[in-house]
Order: sequence, then structure tokens, then C-alpha cells
Amino acid sequence: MNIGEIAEKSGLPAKTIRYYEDIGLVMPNRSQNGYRHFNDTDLHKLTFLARARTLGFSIEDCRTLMALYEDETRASADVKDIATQHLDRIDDKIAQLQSMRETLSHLVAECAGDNRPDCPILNDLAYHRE
Amino acid sequence: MNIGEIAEKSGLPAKTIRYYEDIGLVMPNRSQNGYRHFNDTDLHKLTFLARARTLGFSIEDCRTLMALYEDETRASADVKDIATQHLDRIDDKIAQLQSMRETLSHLVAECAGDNRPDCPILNDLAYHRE
DNA sequence: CCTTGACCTTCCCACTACTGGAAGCTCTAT
DNA sequence: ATAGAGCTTCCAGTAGTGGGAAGGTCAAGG
Repeated sequence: MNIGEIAEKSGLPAKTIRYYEDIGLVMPNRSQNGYRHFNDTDLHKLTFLARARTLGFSIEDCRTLMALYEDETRASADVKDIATQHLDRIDDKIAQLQSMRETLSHLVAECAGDNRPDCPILNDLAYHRE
Repeated sequence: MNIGEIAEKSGLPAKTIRYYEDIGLVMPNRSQNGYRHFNDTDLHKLTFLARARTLGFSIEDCRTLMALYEDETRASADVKDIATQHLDRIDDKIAQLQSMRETLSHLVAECAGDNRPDCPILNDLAYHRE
């Protein structure tokens, strides 16, 4: 498979696949013309990566998860640790966003949104005291 | 005020304040020795920016919001539009994170987390079909 | 007067995870 | 022969800092 084909099959843009090769996540062979040549194992890896990225894992987490996946002597505890930490980070982010959301939605609700200049949103930004 | 003092008062790192000058968000005067010299207006602007950033507005949003703040003939509708769009982006992000959270928490719950290799998390990554 | 240490300056690199674009080579079909 | 699609590498840029080098400035102490 050339890069275009595997891009379609894996759902990852060709650019991204080249980038993953750059950072050593996949190592496709090369044809004589210099084109990357991907096999089914590469496709499987890329699909794995695409799924892990969809779940929000960082590239470094993905690297570790792939290594664990390929290590038949792994302990599932190691995988669970990574996932749990990731989950904690997600929870932190959600909490942070919800706090923003809370404040913003109040301000938006209070703002008349007409052609007059008075605006509670700007007042908050200018004079907010924690 | 020198940069150290205003950094402390505004709560922004000196590095960040220099960056904000670079991109034209603040324009402090310079003393004869070349040091930046900030006045109360600068402090007010930086505090405004710090608050806007806390609420998650992008730098470009901040630039627009500051311009509106300084424009006495503004329409509050323009401010409300920016805030509403930002709120929508936040809602999107929260939804995305909660979807990840949902999937991940199930997988984590199913994983034994012991020293055996079998792991539902890796199975999902490797064989997930949407 | 000299030195020390805390400030300040500019400049450049690194980070995350790509994305876009330019210049140029290869393949396929007409 | 040529057009167009697909491939290659390399370079630059994104957002918003953070880290650190190399060097100028200032105030206090000996």
C-alpha cells in the first residue's frame, strides 16, 4: 500500500502518517522508487494510533501503549495506570472548562446584546476581583 | 513600574507580558535605561487580559475585546457575540471530553490492573470498530 | 571604588501535534 | 509527449508560553 491508500484505510491524513514515521511510531519499508510501502501490520498500528488519539491520549502515551501492546509479557496494571492518569487529566480539564462555562454563561445571560455600550461581560473583565 | 512589579500585580509572568508587547496588546513606555515602564493604564489592561485568558478567550478574542472595551461607542451585541461563540466552543470541548471520559472510564473499570497481560483497554485500541 | 546579586534587556530554542506549501520526482493514461 | 495525480523532502507556522544564554543596569554593602 502507498501512503494514500493507507491514509484512507486508517483514517489518518498522509501528513500525519509521515509525521508518525518521523517520530518513530511506524517504520514502513520503502519501494525502489522511494515511496513508502505499508503492510497490514503498519495498518494495524496506525489504526491503533488513530483510536488512541481519538480517546485523547498524547503521542507519548500512544508510544508507551503501543510498546505495551507489542509486549506479550506486559502487566495490564501498566496499561491501566496510563489510562487512569489520562482520565484524571480529562476530569481536570472538564472541571476547568465547566468553571469557565459557568461564569461565561451567567455573563452572557446578563448582557443585553443590543446597540448600547453597557456590557456586564466587559465589566467583569475590567473589574473582576477574585 | 518595572516589569517585575507589574508582573506581580497583574498576576502574569514577565515573559508573558513581553510577549503581549511583541504582539501589540500593550505598549509600555521605555525608561532611559531601556527598561519597560508601565503605568496604571497598562496595569488595568494586563489585568483585563489576565481575566479574559482565565475565561479561556483566545489572544485574538482578547485583542477584539480590549478594542471594544476602549471603544465607547461599542454595541454590547458585539461583545456578546464573541462570548457566545466562545461558550459554544467550550461546550463542544466539554462534550468531546465527556465522550472520551465515558469510553475510558468503562475500559478502566473493566481492566483487572494486575500482572497478567490481558487488557480490555488495549483490546479496544487494537480492535475498535465504530 | 569594587563587588555582588537582583533586576532588566534581546534573542533563540523547545514544546504539542500537526498543517500548509513549495519544489521536484514518479507513475499512469491518453 | 504530456497531463495529472500521487509521491518525495524540507521549511515554516500554529498558541502561548517556558527555559536559558549573553549581557546591560541598579542599589547596597565592605
